[in-house]
Amino acid sequence: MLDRLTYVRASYFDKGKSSVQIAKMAEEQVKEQRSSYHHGDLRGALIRATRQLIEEKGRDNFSVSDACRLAGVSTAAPYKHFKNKEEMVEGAVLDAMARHYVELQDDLSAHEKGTRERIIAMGRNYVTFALKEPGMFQLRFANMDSNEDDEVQNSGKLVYGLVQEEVRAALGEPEITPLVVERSYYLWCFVHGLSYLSMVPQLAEKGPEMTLDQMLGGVTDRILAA
Amino acid sequence: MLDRLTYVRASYFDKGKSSVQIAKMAEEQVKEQRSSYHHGDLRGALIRATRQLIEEKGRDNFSVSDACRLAGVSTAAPYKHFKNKEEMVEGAVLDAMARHYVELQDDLSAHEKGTRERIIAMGRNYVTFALKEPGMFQLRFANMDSNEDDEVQNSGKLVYGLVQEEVRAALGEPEITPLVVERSYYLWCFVHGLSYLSMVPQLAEKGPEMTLDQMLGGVTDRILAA
DNA sequence: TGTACATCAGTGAACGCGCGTTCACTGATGTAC
DNA sequence: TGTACATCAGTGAACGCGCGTTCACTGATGTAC
Repeated sequence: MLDRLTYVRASYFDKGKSSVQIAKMAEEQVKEQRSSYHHGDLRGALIRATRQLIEEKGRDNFSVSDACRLAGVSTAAPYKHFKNKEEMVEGAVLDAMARHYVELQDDLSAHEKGTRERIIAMGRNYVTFALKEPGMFQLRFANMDSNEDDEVQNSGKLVYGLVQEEVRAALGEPEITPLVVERSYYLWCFVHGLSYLSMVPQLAEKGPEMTLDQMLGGVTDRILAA
Repeated sequence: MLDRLTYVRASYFDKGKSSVQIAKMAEEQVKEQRSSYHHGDLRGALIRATRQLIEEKGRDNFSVSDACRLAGVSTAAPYKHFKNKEEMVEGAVLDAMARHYVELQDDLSAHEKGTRERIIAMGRNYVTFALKEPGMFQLRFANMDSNEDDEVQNSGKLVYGLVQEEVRAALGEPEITPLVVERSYYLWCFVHGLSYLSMVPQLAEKGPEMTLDQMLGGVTDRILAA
């Protein structure tokens, strides 16, 4: 379980890491040295580098060049796997979402359908994602204006469907009624806001001295109350 | 009052506006032509240009050069008023916060202290800020890692103090007890999350067919319930 | 098992670009007398 | 009221930089025979 101490996140890396420093990071990091001209899994390696750099230096300071340096590859290489920078970042976000979806399934399988604990587990998964990969979490919700029916959005809809279904069961409603829509949205708003505030230590410290589960439980009970 | 239709925000400007287009915007916009070598209120003009461009083109696409074009001034001019790009953006954010703080005071003066309506008014002010100036709203919470005791942060603390005091009164507590801290934070999380979701039409449409005030009222009642 | 060949992942050099910032300057303004 | 002068807001040209992306290429790999 994620307790309150987790809110004080490991201190950020320096934002202004230079190319030289990134080259050094790359050296240290390549334990499985590339043995041949071909990489084997460059797409995966670039996605991991993209995620790492965005988390460490922030989305504003991320560049394709840095990702190449970190992956130990020429700056032209990514274009064999991604159309452009935007698709490379989107690849990293989708990867993060997929990983967390797997974790969600694990979390959910531990609880009976329609239980309070199952709803809390979903909230915990959400906030945990935000804390573990704040950069990916924020990018997931950024630039949603542009892409009409992209993969990120569809994946989000899928998960929110699970939330509504869970709230429906908890409220004992026969279908997705206006009541279910309302209460599900309240819960989403709360968990979404909690995620954002939790990501910033100076804001998170305004919260009560309670564990994440206690907060989620308290709010869930109140929101689902008749 | 802000009703549900407001959620479908006026369509964004094109993100990829060119320098030429910005120059044209500038021409059209300068109604009060600059009459002399000196500007009169360049600092203010740059802040307004910064806000406008960030709202229209997004923070990622904002540049000092564009702001200068829009203000009709050379690219060196801003450095007589701001140390660098970062301080210029921060100036715009602080300006937005100050304007909305004034509006908050107006909203609050319409309701008795310690009433449900006063808490709802605060929430409405918060969400309205996010919808009217999403760029400024998001920047207000971005980059909070760097500046330890900056003006943005202090201003935020001030307002949250008002919230806690209001919740204290509504709960009938003698002081800022753990209960007050807890419930205030729940409300903040909800309103913060509602703000973020409301800014993105595709997410906002997942919400119930209710007005903002109805949602705020529903949640406030539940969170403050014994 | 060995050879010829097609494929295509990764190279490295180069590109044009717009950016943030600096610099010595210019000229309008306000003030002291 | 008029003049001399200090101030400093705004100029315009220039800078170095790192970026995203393209290009003709190279060489490892897998497959057909």
